[in-house]
Amino acid sequence: MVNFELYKVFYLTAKTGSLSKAAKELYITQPSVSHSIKLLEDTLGLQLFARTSKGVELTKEGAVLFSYIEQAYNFISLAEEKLSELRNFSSGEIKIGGSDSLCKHYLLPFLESFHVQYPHVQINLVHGTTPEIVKHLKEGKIDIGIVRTPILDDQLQVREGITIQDCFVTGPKYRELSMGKVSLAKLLTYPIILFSSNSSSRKFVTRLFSENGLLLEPEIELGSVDLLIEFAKIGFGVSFVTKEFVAKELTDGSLFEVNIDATIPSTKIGIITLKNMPLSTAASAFVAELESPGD
Amino acid sequence: MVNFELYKVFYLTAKTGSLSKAAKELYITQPSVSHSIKLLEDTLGLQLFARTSKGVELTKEGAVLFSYIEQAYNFISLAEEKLSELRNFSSGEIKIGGSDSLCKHYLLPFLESFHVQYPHVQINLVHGTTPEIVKHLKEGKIDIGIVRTPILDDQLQVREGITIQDCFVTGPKYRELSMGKVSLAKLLTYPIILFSSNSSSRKFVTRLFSENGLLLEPEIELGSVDLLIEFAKIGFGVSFVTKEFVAKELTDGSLFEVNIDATIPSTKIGIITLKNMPLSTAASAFVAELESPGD
DNA sequence: TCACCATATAGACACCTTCTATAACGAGTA
DNA sequence: TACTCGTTATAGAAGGTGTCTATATGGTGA
Repeated sequence: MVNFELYKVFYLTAKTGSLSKAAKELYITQPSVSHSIKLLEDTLGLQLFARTSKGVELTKEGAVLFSYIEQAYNFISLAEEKLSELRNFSSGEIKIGGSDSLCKHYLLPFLESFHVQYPHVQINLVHGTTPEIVKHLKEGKIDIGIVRTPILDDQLQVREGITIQDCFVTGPKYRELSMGKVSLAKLLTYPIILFSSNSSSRKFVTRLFSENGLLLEPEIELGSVDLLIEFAKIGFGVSFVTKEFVAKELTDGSLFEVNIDATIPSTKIGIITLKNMPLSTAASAFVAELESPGD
Repeated sequence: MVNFELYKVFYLTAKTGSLSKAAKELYITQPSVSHSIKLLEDTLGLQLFARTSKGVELTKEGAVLFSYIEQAYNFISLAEEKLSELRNFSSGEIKIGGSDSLCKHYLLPFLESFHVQYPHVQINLVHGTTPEIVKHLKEGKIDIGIVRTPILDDQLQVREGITIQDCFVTGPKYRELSMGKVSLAKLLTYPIILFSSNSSSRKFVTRLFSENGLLLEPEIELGSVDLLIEFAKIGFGVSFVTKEFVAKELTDGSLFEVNIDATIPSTKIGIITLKNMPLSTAASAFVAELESPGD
């Protein structure tokens, strides 16, 4: 198979109809082009150009070759254009998987600012449980996953995002819970509103109680963090939510943090990617945003 | 613009999913492929492959590039196949222009044997007067012209074919003309059958008579050499034809050569092509046939 | 006939491709 | 755990090839 580089010289020579002009376009000298064309002709065993005093002209065979090479050249040009787009984020796509509430409360601001900065990068967001996110990641369905740490999987690369702290909150109705320390047992005498049972935060809080010999049975079970917050606000009981995501409500007095007599360990947000699969430029730019402090 | 040769390496690497396998296909070593891919990645500023312990896998950007390069590669493969066909005459086309009767009486046997030898080479035959043939040639409408020499045109390359000799012939009815020398004046007392007035042979014969102070006026004027021969055979008079093309008739006694007392110069068949435009392989093979003696 | 614009050729040199040898790494297996 | 096998990566050397400069050659048009 012929050296492809010769076809580039051939294309430009045919296109410009002149060895000298092709040489200019290629930033090389005319003898060099002459040599390349000769080499190509010798290799193919066909004369491709008729040399005239005004330049060169394709022979029959040359014209046949050109009709194919022109297509090939165009595809390569397109490819390079496309890649250049990908490099400057004037095109591209990022698929992100966010578990649980992280999508809305953590990811959204980043997505918005990223989208403003690179409007041509398409963002594709899926959500699901942590195991689902990991599965999607391994299947190549998403580029980045946003989950709670800790997450142990040696196929994954885990970058740490901000620290978050879960806590119990309640609305003005049960405001007394925010006054002094409240034992877990005491808490159980209030109606508890929890996230659906397969979530990791639900599992955590259930274990917290059982480790103290208590059985946690929620009054109400909800499928969305937003609802969890809303229900707590209007007095349905006590919710278990991420403190950072209810910062506003805690400030404006629509929610109060319950001061329990146990320590709820803080956790970090994990930005997970596949260890052996390099990120696309767009995706790695996004990850950089997530990692950069101060955003 | 990136060195096209790198795309060949890229294509095979992506296709085989392995640097080592690509190296085998390219008949080079694995480090060389590794180096090329690295170079391509550096040049493009993008990582194209994820290296695994089992080989390599395209990244997102690599996959984008591949979708284009694959097309380009296919076109180049097709081009090389096509050229290879042209080289072995398993495809191709020759356009030939033959003037006057040369088409049928001279060219046909060559065409037939060439077609048997290279059945996939398409042959395109047009006929016309010598100036028309020359015009077609210069316009690139035909590759080869077959005319009578002499032909003077410095854009043309003229190869000489067989020698032909024109002569007057007549049928059994005027058989007496073949007995002794016949003067041109005497010949004029017989009905003369000539080719249409714009033909070169007609011009020649008219001049032959006028140089001897005689005015040649044909009894019958015909547009085809075949008819010229037929009319002479059945006794309409005397025709002026190429001796080589009535060899059979002269042998079997259906025609007789008139023995005039003037010398009709012999001429050669000219195979004309454009000086500055190389012949296609098929065309030059055909010309070689025409030139080779003994066919 | 001359100047100008093409392409072709020759010879030299530098760079780049390729090589060999070896390292590093991961996966599978005993 | 250690060993092997397969993969890719790296380093350094050498040869080849692409490119250059200088010049020849040849056709075209003034």
